[in-house]
Amino acid sequence: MLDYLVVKGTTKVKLTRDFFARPTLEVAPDLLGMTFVRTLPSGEILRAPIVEVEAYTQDDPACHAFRGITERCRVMFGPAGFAYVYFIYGMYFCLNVVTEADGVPGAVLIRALGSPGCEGPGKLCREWGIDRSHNGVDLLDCHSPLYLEHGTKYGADFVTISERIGLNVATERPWRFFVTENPHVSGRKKSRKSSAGSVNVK
DNA sequence: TTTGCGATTCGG
DNA sequence: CGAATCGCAAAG
Repeated sequence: MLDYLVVKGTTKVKLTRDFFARPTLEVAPDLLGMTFVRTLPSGEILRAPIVEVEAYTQDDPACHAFRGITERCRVMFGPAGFAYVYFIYGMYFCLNVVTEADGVPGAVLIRALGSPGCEGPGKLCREWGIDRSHNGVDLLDCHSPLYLEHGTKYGADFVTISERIGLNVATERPWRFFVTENPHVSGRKKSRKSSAGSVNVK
């Protein structure tokens, strides 16, 4: 059950399993503004808001799960709210949040956090020590090394939509969402304003 | 078993 | 624009 409290155009959101077990394209923009919490092995705790994401779905040629379940993308087929971490280009890790109902693959790539050095999916994992060992961790368990905490959702007026970055297929899908004018957003900012309705769930 | 390439980043 | 760098998954 979603738990919303509307305050001045933004929305305070409590994160539950059901929040993530929705269509990926609804979850993706809703994640902007949610707080990402990283507990390091030393015990130090890092926190920052999510400011840029991309959606990947079952019928999407760019999605790792497009051709069915494999060892790598297995967690995408499991319950929502878990971390899908993969290794890419021989040197970077990327962090995703699993979405959709159990059995249906889908994920949201976390591309940037509102914190120095976390601008870009590879950089944020490097900066905050996220790697293969975090694949499959429960992001709703506050004792996990990776945790998603409540935050303040941005309204459509504060969200910009663009095509996804770095793909060679399905490049035309406008499935990248970021906080408009946020200095921590990665890559080029070529985009168009979001149209109200598709971003706000309520 | 082999091979081509990728949801990236950085430097020239 | 190309190099770095290696695991995944499709092809053989």
